Amino acid sequence: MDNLGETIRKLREEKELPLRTVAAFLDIDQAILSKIERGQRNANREQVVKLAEFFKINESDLLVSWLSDKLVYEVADEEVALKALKVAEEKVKYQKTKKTI
Amino acid sequence: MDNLGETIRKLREEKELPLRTVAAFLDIDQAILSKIERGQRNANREQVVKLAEFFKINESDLLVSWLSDKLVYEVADEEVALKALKVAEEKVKYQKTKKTI
DNA sequence: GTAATTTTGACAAAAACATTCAAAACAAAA
DNA sequence: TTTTGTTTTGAATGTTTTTGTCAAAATTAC
Repeated sequence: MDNLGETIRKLREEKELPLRTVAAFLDIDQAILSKIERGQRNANREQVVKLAEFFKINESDLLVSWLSDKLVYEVADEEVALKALKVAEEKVKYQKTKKTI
Repeated sequence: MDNLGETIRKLREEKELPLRTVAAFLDIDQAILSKIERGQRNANREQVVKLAEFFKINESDLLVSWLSDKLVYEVADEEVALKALKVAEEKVKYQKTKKTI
């Protein structure tokens, strides 16, 4: 149930790497990575993919972590948050049944 | 399972009102309302509230419709869409247990 | 103490988004 | 088909949000 920031901070600290190293791999300023780890900034999709690559962890899992963070942020402060998430689920499921390749 | 645009278009057409009338109530250009109804633009929260007032329908229901539209848009094209929605639900539930007033 | 790392915030640049407006497209009616 | 009213479109503009950079301050490690 961790969010993306906590997850990658743990991974980075396990390996005792400075922000600098990971930030260089992502090709971003370390200040941004610091903010991402602390939840003050959102990573973008490309960065999430690179992070999974860097730490050699499952990309889909990290994407779920990232996407769900964004969703939580989107419904924050709304009374109907849970209801909206459930309806969104139904809509997505419904779309899937209609999808053609 | 309708989205916001379809819902308000139906309501407007039932009453046989021109875009102009509803747009005036919302204090927006009718072009914007046209786009909202067709899903080309997102309404903002304030507009949704006013729409519920205008059509005398349940505000929460319309907010759910609106919010879930935004969520669906956010996860569109993601393989992990459903999974992310479910995880987001868990996160929101968890937050609720922690919340103090 | 020094050195390395992390955090912060001001600022700038870029991207995304919303709005306005007028013309075009459409529909209904005479 | 002309007139009238309505809706849609897209270009131009304005605004907000996001994104990145940088340097100084704070923190941590040695």
